[in-house]
Amino acid sequence: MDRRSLDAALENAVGAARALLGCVLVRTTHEGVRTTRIVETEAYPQGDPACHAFGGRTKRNRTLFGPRGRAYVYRIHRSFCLNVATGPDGCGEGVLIRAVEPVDGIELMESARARATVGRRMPTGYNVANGPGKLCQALDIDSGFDGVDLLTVERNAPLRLLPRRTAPEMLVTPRVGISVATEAPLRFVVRDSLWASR
DNA sequence: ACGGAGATGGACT
DNA sequence: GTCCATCTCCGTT
Repeated sequence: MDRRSLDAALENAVGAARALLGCVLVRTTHEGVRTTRIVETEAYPQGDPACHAFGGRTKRNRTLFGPRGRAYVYRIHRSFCLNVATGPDGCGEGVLIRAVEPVDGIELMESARARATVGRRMPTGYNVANGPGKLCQALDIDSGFDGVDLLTVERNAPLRLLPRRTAPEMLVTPRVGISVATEAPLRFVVRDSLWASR
């Protein structure tokens, strides 16, 4: 997969959720580079009552209606969640990134998580980024990233999405943590990954 | 100006 | 399994 076919894969949310498994998410700061591989996603397609865009355009969900490939970041309780906007401009859909596997810079992820969880148990090992809020902690992603173009060609961009080399085997299940459309098989997990949520 | 709800995570029984 | 921390946005007054 090249950059162009990754962009094309974001044409619709369900295809994008499948195509994003195995793709690479890179976070660059002054501390260094954190490289991860996406192992769990959820699709929130247009017209889905569980999608944030379902009720129409608002200030919070506006990036879902923007061009595909932008980060849609929102807050839930104490956590942030990272989504990739998909579909044609104005469409209002996206893919939630639910878990990533560390490839490089895991020590930076662990210290970021320790920083974000002061007074609580030190998160380690497979728990470092196995949830949507955890991955945002591990990669220091907050609402400041809402709207940024993840497909940028800038090599030093703070947050970048890169195409995968090969398609991993995947598992399909219902989505987690929602109260409507709970049965729809729209969660995608890299089969046998130890880094996915449970 | 107000109240409720939330695509979560961690601690605890 | 249950509880709840903590905050932004949104729909309603």
